[in-house]
Amino acid sequence: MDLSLEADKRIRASHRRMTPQRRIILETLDALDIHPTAEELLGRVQEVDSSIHLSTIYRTLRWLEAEGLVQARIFNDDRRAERFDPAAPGEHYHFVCQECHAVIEFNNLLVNAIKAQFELHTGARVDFGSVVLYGLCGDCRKALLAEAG
Amino acid sequence: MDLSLEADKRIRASHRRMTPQRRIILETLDALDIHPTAEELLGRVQEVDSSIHLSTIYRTLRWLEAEGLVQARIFNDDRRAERFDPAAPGEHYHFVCQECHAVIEFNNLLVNAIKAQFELHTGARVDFGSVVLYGLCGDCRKALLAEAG
DNA sequence: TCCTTATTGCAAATCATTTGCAACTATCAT
DNA sequence: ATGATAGTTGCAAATGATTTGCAATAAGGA
Ligand SMILES: [Mn+2]
Ligand SMILES: [Mn+2]
Ligand SMILES: [Zn+2]
Ligand SMILES: [Zn+2]
Repeated sequence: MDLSLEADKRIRASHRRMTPQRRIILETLDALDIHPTAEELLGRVQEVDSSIHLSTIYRTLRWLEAEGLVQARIFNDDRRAERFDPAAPGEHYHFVCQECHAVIEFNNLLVNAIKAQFELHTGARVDFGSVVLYGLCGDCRKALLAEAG
Repeated sequence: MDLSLEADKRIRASHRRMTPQRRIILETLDALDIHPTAEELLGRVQEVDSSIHLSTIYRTLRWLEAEGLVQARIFNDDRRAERFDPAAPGEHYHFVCQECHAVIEFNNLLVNAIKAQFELHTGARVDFGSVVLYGLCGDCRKALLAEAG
């Protein structure tokens, strides 16, 4: 309901067109709480309209990315594919469970300190940072302990 | 000279074979200070023996990765290709200049605090972390200031 | 020196994403 | 409403990155 609305606004502002395909893709993205690959998103979208093609998914995602409404990221998980993050505005960080592949978002102000220290030490300007932690999520950790421990 | 030696040791320990191709690839990796893609590494390797094939590069890199002697990472730079980091043992972090695409390594103990805080808040177990900062390196920043401002 | 079997080069396959194009359709001006 | 204009779609083929099957080759131990 949020990304959908903002995208709608920007489509109207430029001379683009709101098509049924785009509407379905946007609404599907809104309803998702995960970070889907293009193919995963296609699967969800095709539950509503099975004629929508993968290339339309990509074209819509790339436009949203250019608008700053989603971010594409690649995690070091099993897939080598890009995952699309609809919660774009506002930097946040990720934990990836290497067992169940769940992605958990988090925030931590210490990242700002890391950026500042790097800038001081090197004279560089840091525009944004990516932090990804890998390990076992709470659930998988419990499951492992219960089973083998 | 370092990775070469360690790899040599492990080859001898298992029942693998030290071939001239592998020796050249290992020595080239040792001499590099950058984080090459497979193709970039191939270029350097072919300066010594132009008959060495890309698939041999990949096979050697994947073996080194399995041995924990290099790490494969994907940065959000212009290429979508994996970059291979020979400085594997010991976690360290990266800055990527979005102008000249230079990669600068750094370390910061605050990352440990971030990991610890995440573990406390979620009950997860964090095994390792990836931190990549993006921006303008010191040189590119100076160049930009001198030119436009 | 000979055998065994790991390794190589090459071509073809696979995976993820992009692009060209003809058919289609949203939007706007009659 | 109707038609013209130009953005958009589905599909197939192209591209870029990496992997795999296979026959020929060559390490390294007997
Ligand atoms: Mn996210
Ligand atoms: Mn590194
Ligand atoms: Zn898990
Ligand atoms: Zn730079």
